[in-house]
Amino acid sequence: MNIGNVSERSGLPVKTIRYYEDIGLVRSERSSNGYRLFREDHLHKLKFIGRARSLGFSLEDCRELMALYEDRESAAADAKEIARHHIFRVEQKIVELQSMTATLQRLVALCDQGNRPECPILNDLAQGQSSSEDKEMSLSHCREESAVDSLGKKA
Amino acid sequence: MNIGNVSERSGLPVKTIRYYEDIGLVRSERSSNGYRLFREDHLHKLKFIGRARSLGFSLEDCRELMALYEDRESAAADAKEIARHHIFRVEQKIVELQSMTATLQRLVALCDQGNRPECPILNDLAQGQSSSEDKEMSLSHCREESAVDSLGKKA
DNA sequence: CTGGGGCCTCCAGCCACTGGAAGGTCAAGG
DNA sequence: CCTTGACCTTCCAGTGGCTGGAGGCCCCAG
Repeated sequence: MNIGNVSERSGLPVKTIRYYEDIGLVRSERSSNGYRLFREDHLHKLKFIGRARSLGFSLEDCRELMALYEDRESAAADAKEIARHHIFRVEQKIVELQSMTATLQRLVALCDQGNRPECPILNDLAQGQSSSEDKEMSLSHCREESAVDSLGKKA
Repeated sequence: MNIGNVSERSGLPVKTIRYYEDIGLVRSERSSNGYRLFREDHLHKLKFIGRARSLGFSLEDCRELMALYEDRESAAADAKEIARHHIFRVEQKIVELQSMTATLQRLVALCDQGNRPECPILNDLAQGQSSSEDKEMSLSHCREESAVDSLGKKA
């Protein structure tokens, strides 16, 4: 199988596959003309990675998960640990994003009420407190470190 | 005000402020010794950016929002447009992440039931269908293009 | 006058790709 | 046999939003 074929069958872009080989995530043979040559198990691995990536695992996670999959020695516990850790990060991220939309929705709603001379969105960004009545809901809740970002692919 | 002071008062790291100046997002004077010199309005702008970033706006968004804030000419409508667009992206991202955790939770739960010889997580990644009973819940729902990523800071 | 902190610039790296240039290879059609 | 065009190769550079570090000024207290 040439790379284009593998790309089609795995759903991963050609460039991405080459990149994965570059960083040692997958290997491939070469045919006499210098073209990469893939077999079914390479394709299998790439699909594995693709699925893990679509669940938001990092490439480093993918490396570990693949190693576990190869090993099959008490792999389940380790895989579960990785997955659990990952779930934690994803859920933190969700909470963070939900807090963002909540604030944003509120600001846009204020904007929709119109009839004010000033834009509540810009005011909030400028003052750190909205032109709304409840001053408690300033944006300060967002200022903490989040340490959770760039989940999912195409980041 | 020197950069360290501004950093403390704005909550943004020193390096980040220098970076923002680098890309032309903020300006600053220089004192005779070459140190950056900030005034209140610079601080104000940096806080503005910090808040916008904490709501997940990109630096390009920040640039536009700041321009609107400076202009004050029919700014509200434009700001609302930017915010609305941003909300859309954030909400898409949330749905995506929720779908991820749903799948992950399911896999970890399967793993917890134990007594199987094989790890359901690794099996799912390998086969693209879980060792669960309902084959409908494969991961294929995640495979679509998402075009929404890298929201939030510290990406 | 020495030490330590703050400030400066510049370069490199992070993640996970992605685009593009410049060129080799292969199969079909004229 | 030659061309065309699809496919493949490598390498380099850029994305966003920082962050770390090296090497070197500046300034003030002791």
